[in-house]
Amino acid sequence: MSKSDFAEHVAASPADRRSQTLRAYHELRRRILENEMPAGAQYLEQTLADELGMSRTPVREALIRLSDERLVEVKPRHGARVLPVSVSDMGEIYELLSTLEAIAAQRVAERGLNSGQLARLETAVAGMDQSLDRNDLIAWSAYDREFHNAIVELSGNRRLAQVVAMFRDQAHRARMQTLTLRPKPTQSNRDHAAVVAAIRKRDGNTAYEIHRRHRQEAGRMLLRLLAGQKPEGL
Amino acid sequence: MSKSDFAEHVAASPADRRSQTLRAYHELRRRILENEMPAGAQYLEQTLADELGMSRTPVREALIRLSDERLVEVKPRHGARVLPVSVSDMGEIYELLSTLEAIAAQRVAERGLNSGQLARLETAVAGMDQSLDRNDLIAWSAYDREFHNAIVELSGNRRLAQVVAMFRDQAHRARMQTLTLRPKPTQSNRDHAAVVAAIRKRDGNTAYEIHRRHRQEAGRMLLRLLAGQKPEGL
DNA sequence: TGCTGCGTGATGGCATGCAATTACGACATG
DNA sequence: CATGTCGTAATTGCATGCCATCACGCAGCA
Repeated sequence: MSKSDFAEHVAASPADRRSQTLRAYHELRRRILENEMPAGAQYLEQTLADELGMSRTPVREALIRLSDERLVEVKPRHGARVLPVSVSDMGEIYELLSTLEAIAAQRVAERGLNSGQLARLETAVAGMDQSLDRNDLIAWSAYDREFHNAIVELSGNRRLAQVVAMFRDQAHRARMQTLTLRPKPTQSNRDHAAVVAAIRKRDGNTAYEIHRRHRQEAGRMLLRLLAGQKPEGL
Repeated sequence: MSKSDFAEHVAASPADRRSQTLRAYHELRRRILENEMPAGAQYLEQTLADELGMSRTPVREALIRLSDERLVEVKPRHGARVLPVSVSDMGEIYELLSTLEAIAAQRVAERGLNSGQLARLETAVAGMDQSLDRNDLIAWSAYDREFHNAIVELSGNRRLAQVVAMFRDQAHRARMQTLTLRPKPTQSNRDHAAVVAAIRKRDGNTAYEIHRRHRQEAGRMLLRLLAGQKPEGL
């Protein structure tokens, strides 16, 4: 039997074991987060299906999930619209992130980490320091993301990790927009190091306080920048 | 033009304007929360579709959302399984609820409420007092739910209200199971009144602290009861 | 007796089909 | 020229159909 009826549509990777629905979900999500599908843009179901080399059904199923995550909005006769993230949206998100991540940091500190887990945090911190020295803000933000992600994953509360990831993704595009506008994040690096130190000492309250203030500060900064540049609204 | 091709399947209410997908979502959700579909039970897509008087497509779409909310789990050849809520699940959920609702209470207090909004809270508190006098725990829990819901809705953070609602629903069945096992919630009523008092005084920190402790206490109680009775695990 | 491999029927993933809805433009009318 | 009405094509919601996959039972074997 010839197994050669792949090479159908260019986009599909050769041996993608996942379901079409999952491919659609992850691919659309990626395109949105990386601004390949910019905020405000609208796409018809059929168009997306053609582009992804599949039928409308899995696309629809993916869009349901993406709209539950507030990344898109489906308007019956106008296709799926990539949702912009307004200043007030960012306010809501950072209010939640600053609390949820602080809780995570507290729990991590109280539970304690083994050496491998601690190494994960310190690798991220070191990466941020080096990136900052090289003035590589893209790399810095990747390490920053990894650090914050590690904290919530190590908290051991799976639901916490999940909702934080959701909010972080919602905020992702706005953060990227302001990345080059903000001052060098030297204070961020100090904060991260201090959080790790508190975790080492198993000092939950300190970890909570520092991390919370850190996120609040980042949120305020972001809001100021967004309000200043007033990017494409709606 | 005759408009008379309704009266098709008995289950569908006469003039349900919503889409089939939404009907499926809300109806399945209701059945799960009210234990008409008990935890652990499994249902094939076709079975659910027949029962709801629609085809598999909208049922599938509803199941996607319900599984994102952790109410069901879809296992490819075994149908959709209603997820049980384990003791550790409740631990995760209450850890989040106690913080998120406390934040909401703080914000409500800091923003201040108009008289109509305050009345909403006080109605709920009064309802709880009366229900408790009558020993009507079902009514009490409905007012309790309304009180907690009002707090997060009045916070003005839509995302906060949404995730709290999700977690509250996840916990709902376990709470109902233990409702008759727990001691009279007189302390709960005191706490609620104290939170409202703090909100009146616009004392955000007190509102935060009382509400947080209140939820933590409720969580600990629930966990103790669940561990004690060890309901259907898995 | 227990284990393994195979056949078969059930099931779900997804493509396709169909009909109802509605956006949009053309045309008419004031 | 502005405004309202109608017709049409586009789009979606949902049903249906098909095929690959997998669970399960049975038989054959150690």
